[in-house]
Amino acid sequence: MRIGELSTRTGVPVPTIKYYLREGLLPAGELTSPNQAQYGDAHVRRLKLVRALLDVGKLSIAATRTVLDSIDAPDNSLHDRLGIAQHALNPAPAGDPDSADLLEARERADRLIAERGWLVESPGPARDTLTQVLHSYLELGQQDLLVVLDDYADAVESLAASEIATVGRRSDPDSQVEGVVLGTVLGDALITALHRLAQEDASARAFAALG
Amino acid sequence: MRIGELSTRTGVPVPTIKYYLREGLLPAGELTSPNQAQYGDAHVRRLKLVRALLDVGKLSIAATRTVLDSIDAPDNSLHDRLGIAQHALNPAPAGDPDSADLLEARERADRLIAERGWLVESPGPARDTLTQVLHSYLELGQQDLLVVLDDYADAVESLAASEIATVGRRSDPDSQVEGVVLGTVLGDALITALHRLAQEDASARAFAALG
DNA sequence: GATAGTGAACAGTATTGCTATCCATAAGGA
DNA sequence: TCCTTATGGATAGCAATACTGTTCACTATC
Repeated sequence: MRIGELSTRTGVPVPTIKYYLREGLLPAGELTSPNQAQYGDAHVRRLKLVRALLDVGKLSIAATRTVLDSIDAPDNSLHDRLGIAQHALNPAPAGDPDSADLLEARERADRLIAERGWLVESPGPARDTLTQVLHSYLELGQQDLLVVLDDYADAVESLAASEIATVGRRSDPDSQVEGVVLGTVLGDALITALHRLAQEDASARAFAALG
Repeated sequence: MRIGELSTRTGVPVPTIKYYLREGLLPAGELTSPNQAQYGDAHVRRLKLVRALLDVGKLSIAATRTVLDSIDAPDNSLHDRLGIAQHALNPAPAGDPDSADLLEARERADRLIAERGWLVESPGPARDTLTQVLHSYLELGQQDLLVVLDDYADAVESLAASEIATVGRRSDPDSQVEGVVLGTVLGDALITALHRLAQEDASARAFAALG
């Protein structure tokens, strides 16, 4: 198939596909002559994946490229490839000089990780992000909302275990990496959407006059 | 205090504060002369809130303004104000013409909401986002990952209930709205961070060679 | 009285994610 | 065979976002 059909099959405009090709998000088609190339089903699938990461996962072009590269890297272990993807997803926060609140936030984060026995890169992007979020709660005087922290942790722990178990059941290793990465990126979007719905419901029950 | 002190107390550069003032994210200080204004602790707090929504919550300036306006709106109910905030957080997705996958995604979303008995705006932003995310799963052939959907829903349902209960314990209604909104925005960031950590841990246990 | 800070208005900038234009060539129908 | 349209490749342009810098008349403070 040529680029026009690739465009109609995915709904992505031709100039945009060309842009993704330039940016290395999509592999080039097979050139049959200097200005003709063939694309296949793999390109259709890849393009849908790119759009999902960009639109649903809200990744930048650069982050998308890194994530895709980590999926494609053939020589690393599954866990290493997930690590590469995670670094692309959590750009290191700026971070002011250390305030008292920041130190307390970091301590809380470390304590949580230690109590759970989570095997994570200890000064890593995920921990830093958690620290930053906790710092915001403290700085804004929302400590009371942190009573649910352990419930949050319980929930995501079992969810992650289910996700990884599901993916582990797949036979193809490449499909496994893709599953783990999509579990992270789309999983976040899914949890966020459900969280909003559940909050709307809880708020309706608590605060709204119900007919 | 003058703008310079507001800047040093919050770490936000003076030109940026001026920009936020222009954008209506921060109320003007009290003018004591044509080119002198006084700011108070309320401004410090508000500025920290703005930065938290922008940096941690990753909101745009426009979304931040809408969210802040909904917090400030004095005449609406708590639930209405949360609704305004939710609309600002979930910009309506573009949405292609309806494909088979899209219809199935919408059906799944509606079924989930119905089974849970969630009281939500039925064609609302949260449901649309959920539909879009489910659509991505289906389109990318990741249906097997949706086995955890009900677990996700269980988790967020109890989390949202805890959050709303916590906030309901507060005496000041303004603080309640702020709590609900921050529970949504910061809560999303918190869950995302924890989800990444838990996935890293689960991946390490399943895939990595452990010393 | 010198120096630095201030509010207000406005212009400029860096980045991001596309779009548009151009070109020589190729495909596919009349 | 001619003619319209599509293609790959390259480069330029554009709209939106979130600042940043510049100028101005003035004010606070040392």
